[in-house]
Amino acid sequence: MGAWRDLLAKHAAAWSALERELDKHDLGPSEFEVLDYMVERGQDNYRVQELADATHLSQSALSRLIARLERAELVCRSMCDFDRRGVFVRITDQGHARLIAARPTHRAVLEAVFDG
Amino acid sequence: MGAWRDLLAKHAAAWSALERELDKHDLGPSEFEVLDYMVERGQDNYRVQELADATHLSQSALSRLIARLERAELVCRSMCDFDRRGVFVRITDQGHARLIAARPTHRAVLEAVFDG
DNA sequence: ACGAATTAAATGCATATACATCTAATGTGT
DNA sequence: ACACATTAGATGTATATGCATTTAATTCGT
Repeated sequence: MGAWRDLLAKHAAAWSALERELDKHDLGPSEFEVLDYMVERGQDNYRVQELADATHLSQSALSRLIARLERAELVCRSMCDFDRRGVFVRITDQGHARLIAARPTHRAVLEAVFDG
Repeated sequence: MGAWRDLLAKHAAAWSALERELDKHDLGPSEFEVLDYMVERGQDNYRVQELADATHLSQSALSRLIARLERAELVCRSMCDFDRRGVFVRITDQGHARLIAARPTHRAVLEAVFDG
């Protein structure tokens, strides 16, 4: 139970610090998570629901998050060839570069929160 | 770093389960936290900023959260006698009863998430 | 093969939250 | 004592998110 309080405190501290610091890269924590997931897995394409699962966000939240990333040209959407209801989400070179640039910040924030 | 992922996963699971289950008591997780804090500390009155700190929420979020709780008659606000900028927040009997009723649910959710 | 059920993603809508600002009250320096 | 800075809390506004619904496409049962 104290564990839950501790988890809440650490989560709040880390999340808000990530918001503050990642803003320098024009990213929010959720946007970072999506891009990071894509780079880490290294696939060409991702389905929206897969990204929603990876980020613990709802399908609708991901739909809009991807729209934001697309507007910023960090990802692009294309039709899924084997199921035309779906879309493929692909990270762009800009998106990849943005993520790589932001990773040290992300890592530093987490180290600061968890060590300190 | 896997620790951070794990924390995010546990937080998301617990928080959404709390939203779902506490809804049966007409409470959100944040409302529960505020009431729980007040009952646990056992003081008569609380200042808004103190509650904001306790819940990792902003002052403005707390102002509105308290307004919701007041509308539901779970707390009441009164003037702070020694600093007329401030307000005193006090839990009502209804608020106390509501919290006590919700506590087993809260505890059960956390046990389910952290044991399972 | 066709209609019903299901599924993927987008969108309308409601809401919780943060930031900036506002108002009122308190504190401070000279 | 008076002007200025600071502080407490409320509120305008913007936004991210979730739920419910919508639309389009697929799957399934007969």
